[in-house]
Amino acid sequence: MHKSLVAVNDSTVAGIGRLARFFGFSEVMGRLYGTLLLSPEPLSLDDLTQLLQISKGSVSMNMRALERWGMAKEVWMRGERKKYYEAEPELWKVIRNVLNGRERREVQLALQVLGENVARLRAAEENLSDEEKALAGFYLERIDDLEAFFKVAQLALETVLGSDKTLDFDDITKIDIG
Amino acid sequence: MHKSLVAVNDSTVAGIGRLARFFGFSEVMGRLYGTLLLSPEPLSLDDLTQLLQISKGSVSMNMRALERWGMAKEVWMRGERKKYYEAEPELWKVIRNVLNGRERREVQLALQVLGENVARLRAAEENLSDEEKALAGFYLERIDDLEAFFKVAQLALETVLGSDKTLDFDDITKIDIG
DNA sequence: TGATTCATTCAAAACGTTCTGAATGTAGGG
DNA sequence: CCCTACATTCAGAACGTTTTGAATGAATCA
Repeated sequence: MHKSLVAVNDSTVAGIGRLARFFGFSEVMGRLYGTLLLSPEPLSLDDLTQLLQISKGSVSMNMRALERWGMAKEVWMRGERKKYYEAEPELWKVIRNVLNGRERREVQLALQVLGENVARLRAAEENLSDEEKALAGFYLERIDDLEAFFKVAQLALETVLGSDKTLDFDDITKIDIG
Repeated sequence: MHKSLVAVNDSTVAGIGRLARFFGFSEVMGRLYGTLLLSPEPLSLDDLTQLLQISKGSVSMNMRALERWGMAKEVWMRGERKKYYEAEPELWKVIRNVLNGRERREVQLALQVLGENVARLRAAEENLSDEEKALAGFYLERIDDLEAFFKVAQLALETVLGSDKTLDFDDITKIDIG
């Protein structure tokens, strides 16, 4: 294999590993995904163990995580008993899965907590001293701000997730701010 | 202090701590920010040490991190020798700082790595065997996909960062996908 | 069925990250 | 100039997370 092809592979796989970490996944997951993405053929667990020089156990567990996120899928190779995987190459699908499974839950949880606290404050209102009422009012202001923010985030998420199409350059430039 | 006010404070601070962790910061940073956000008065390092029951050292270091991210700022209290902090309450400012300082760098780095690898492939092209040429072509396809994705991300970031206004509901609904 | 090949699991180890608290640094007041 | 009140630093401890590798499980083949 030519030196430069190896270098490109290494560098790209490392870069994707870094991105995975940045996005809150483990670096190994990213490297596995990157390795699969740059392989014209599906790879077995053993292939990955050997290519990335990590243990069998780690490959097995991280590949299952990748599968759960829809970032890789198993491929049946006829005549083979090994499991083979290939990367999901459509990045927008991957992003959509992540947004849908993780960011969405987090935003919903945040809104739920904030809503509960607003309810608690309203329920307690009449039993508060004047000083406490002032503080409760202050809390409400701040919590309202947080809620407003997360509702925008929720709407943005749902806008992206609601479309079954791919975002492209033209779409983004149509975002109209103020 | 009324029980429910304490409960609301605890719950909100914990929720913001969780979000901080989700966004790639330490949980303590989030709790400090949340505590300041729910305080009508600026708080000293000692106040925070006592309220969150964590060490002086941790408060000092995490508050400086919050300052660097523009999430809190020092407030001079006349007649006081202590340092007092207050939270930056404008969430869009906070988001903008984070997007500008962290996500932006990460996207740029990704694009740089990808660009370098495209260049390496083009430079090596003539020295490759037929089989290697095929693989190089495959790499180029995949790297192009990644580049396209990150260029969209970059544009989206710059669209949000370019505006000095606050995003609101109406703006988001104007996002036109496909 | 037994031998073989491969995948999965999980306890222990390795590792990285964050916290603590004592030591150190710094500035104001007397 | 020293004392006091505070902030900062940093080595070591504590903690959580990820990896390893041996044991186990499952499936195929002869």
